Amino acid sequence: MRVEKADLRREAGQRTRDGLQTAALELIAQRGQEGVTLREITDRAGANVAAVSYHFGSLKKLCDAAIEHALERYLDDKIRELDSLSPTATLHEVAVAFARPMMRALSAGGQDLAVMRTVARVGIDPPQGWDRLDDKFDRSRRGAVRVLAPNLPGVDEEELIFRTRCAAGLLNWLALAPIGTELAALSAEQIERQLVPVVAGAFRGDTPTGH
Amino acid sequence: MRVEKADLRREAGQRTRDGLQTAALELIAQRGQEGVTLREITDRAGANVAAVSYHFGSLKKLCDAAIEHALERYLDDKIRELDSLSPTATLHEVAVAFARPMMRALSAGGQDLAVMRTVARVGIDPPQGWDRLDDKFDRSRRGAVRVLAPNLPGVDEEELIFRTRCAAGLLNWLALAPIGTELAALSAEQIERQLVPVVAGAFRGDTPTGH
DNA sequence: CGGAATGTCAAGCCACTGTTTGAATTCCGT
DNA sequence: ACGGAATTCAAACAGTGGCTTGACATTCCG
Repeated sequence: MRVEKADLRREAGQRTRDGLQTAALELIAQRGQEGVTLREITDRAGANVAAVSYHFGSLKKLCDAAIEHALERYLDDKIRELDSLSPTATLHEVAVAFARPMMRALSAGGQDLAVMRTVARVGIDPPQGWDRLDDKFDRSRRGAVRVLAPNLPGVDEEELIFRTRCAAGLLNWLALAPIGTELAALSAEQIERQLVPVVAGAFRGDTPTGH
Repeated sequence: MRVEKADLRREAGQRTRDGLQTAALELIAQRGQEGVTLREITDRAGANVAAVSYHFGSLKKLCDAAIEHALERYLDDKIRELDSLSPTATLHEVAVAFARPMMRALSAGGQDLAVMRTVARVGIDPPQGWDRLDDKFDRSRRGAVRVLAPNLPGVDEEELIFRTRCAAGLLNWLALAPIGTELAALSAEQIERQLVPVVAGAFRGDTPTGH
């Protein structure tokens, strides 16, 4: 199929819009939403300061757009990963699927990693009114419980969700803290060999062998 | 023992110095070092803006002082907790000792929690030149390896340290993310019952039963 | 008492923030 | 080619940031 019309004005507008959004994403990933400056974004995107007001209305709305985009990419990725698992998957397989988006981002770096870092920051300072993604959050959580429950028959759902959130928190920590950067320097196989047992162990838990 | 002299000027100076430092600590814990303003600190401490320059030289140096103080309190606490363990302690006992400073802070709230949140933020954005605490970092890490190794004979030291850092990262995440606040609403026993198995599981790891 | 040391305070300085404005530019439709 | 919509731009705006200044207050010491 061909494009109907080559309206160069609108194309250019879309390009600066995208440029601003990715520049904002990268800076949010680096320094958090509060540590980001209008002129830093526009400099990086090669745009004028007024472009932000023109295209997004305000700096805050630009950041919201960038964050929501990142969050949605992350959730879609995670849901796809979990849904691809058979209900009889082993705990190790579940942990691999659970950690894969983050491991991929660590290996890939660049924009994928920026998405993960942004998601992790949002996990610390959750903004208000993200109703639009509530459904995907639910699906992600239910997807994890679905494949986790058969492996951990003795653990009730509430605690399953707690462990899921702990594991997600650990992965988010890796996205932000220096240990994640150190990990990223290794090969994908080494990352998986070190990280997956920890995630799987957190899922399984370790209760003292009852007397 | 008695104070030599009651130099009221220096006492008052020390009081504002402390007030500024704890105000800075609480605000850093809430919003991070970058999200903190001079006037917010001085308002909270009931001091004048010039007091910061006078007593600390600059806002940055005040924050550094507050952070270093928090970090030292945290490390001392953790080292004491780990050193109190026998070399034959079970993995569960190790996990309890490892997580106890954070669990205590979550239950206590207030300044103890502010210390933990600040430490967690420092874990994400580590400042430069903290040579003075390097020794305590080392002691903390060696203390963990000492009690972990007998429980996990098949795991080499490098991976032991990795798992220790993962567990610490998970605890730091709890200090910052909403899940920590939810956890803090529970009783100390409930917190321990949910959290310790996850930490212990992360220590133990979960490798696929391999042939 | 008088000078020095110590601390507090209100005011102001300058850099930088997000946002707005009005003109200039580019490009489509006619 | 012309009108007009879409987009870009330099300049300016008000607000706030950290920091300094110079005057004032209090206390110590000779």
